[in-house]
Amino acid sequence: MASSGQRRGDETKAEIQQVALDLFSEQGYEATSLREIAERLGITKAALYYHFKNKEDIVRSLLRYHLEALDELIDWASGRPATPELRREVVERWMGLFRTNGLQMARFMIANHSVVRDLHPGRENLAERIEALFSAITESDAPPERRLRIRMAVLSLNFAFLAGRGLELGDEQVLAVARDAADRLLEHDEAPVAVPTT
Amino acid sequence: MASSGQRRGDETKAEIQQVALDLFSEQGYEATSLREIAERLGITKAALYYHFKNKEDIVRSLLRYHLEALDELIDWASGRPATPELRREVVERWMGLFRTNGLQMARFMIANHSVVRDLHPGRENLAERIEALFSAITESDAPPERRLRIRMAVLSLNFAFLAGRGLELGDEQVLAVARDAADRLLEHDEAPVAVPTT
DNA sequence: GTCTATACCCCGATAGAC
DNA sequence: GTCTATCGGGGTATAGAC
Repeated sequence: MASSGQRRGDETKAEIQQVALDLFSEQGYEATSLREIAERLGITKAALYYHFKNKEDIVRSLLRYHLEALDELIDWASGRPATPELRREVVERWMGLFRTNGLQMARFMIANHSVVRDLHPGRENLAERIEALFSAITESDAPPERRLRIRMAVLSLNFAFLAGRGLELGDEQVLAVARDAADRLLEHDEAPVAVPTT
Repeated sequence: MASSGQRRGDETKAEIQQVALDLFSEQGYEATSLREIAERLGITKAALYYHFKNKEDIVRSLLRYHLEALDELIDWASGRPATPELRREVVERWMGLFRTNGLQMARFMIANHSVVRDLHPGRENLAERIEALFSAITESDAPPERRLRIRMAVLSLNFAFLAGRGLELGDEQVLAVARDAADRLLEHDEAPVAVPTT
């Protein structure tokens, strides 16, 4: 081990991503320095800049795959009418998206949501995409309160992971509670539990 | 204006707190530098160190009053049995606590939750207190899923503010949605909607 | 008691040698 | 593909002007 002169290009890049994901998830993006990442790999700070444009670019690379999957979900949802069924299905697929790409990604995104959200506007902007997803599943005349409830329903998975820190819960259990919470949030407008007719 | 030599001690301290709260809420704690705070007030970075031990100490001072109020809530709740009524009342008081101390504080705490949460252990640790509050309102034999739901219910106000960013919603409207979400989360275990008796 | 000047070390980032 | 050297700016600390 240690620095035996040169290394093997692509492997180093993947190793950087893995170490970065670990450290960012544990300590947070700002609290993790490039030197820390480099030292774990036995290279110097400057070497990181051969593989990535800058620190933020590492985050972008971590998110890339997830964002592509999100784009597909938006496209899929955009082609359909904003019905209760669509909303439930989107919540389900939103959760599936995190399950596929690894739930560590969900933890990472929560722990660093302000960083993740404000990645340079453009192709890789997460906030705008989530906004597009919300739009696709919300009726255009929905009042703000309803919009908020729908947002909370979709984000309930992320909220559950945030609130569940330190609890002895497996990923699937958190997922189950999140799904239940989302259903209850959506119920509010969809299924008039007991219509008092006023 | 500009630096007219000395200023008036206590006033400067309050001004620092106000500017810091504004900037931390807008841009986040890490993204805000001490020089930025100092420049807005026409003083130097070093002057901040006369009024506060360090950057973190500014955050601590911002949270102090809120934490005292939280302590009172914990004391109040700890003396009572963990009933459904207690849980609802605690959710209500939790929200009242933010309303009293200014809802900007709720935004600040959300925007910087990882910083706020990990303030040096000790008298001013927020995470431990919230944990104590959860304990006080949860039956000691509650399974982890139930614990998670109760946590989510209490934190639904903060979640609502997070999810509601950019929506045209007044504070009271967000509060109303949050309260409704909390009720639904608590409903799960309290009111057996339809007992299948199995 | 209130604040400025100055210096320290670590951070992210760049240039250029090997 | 990686290193050394260096840069401006970040938080921190202290000496001392007023």
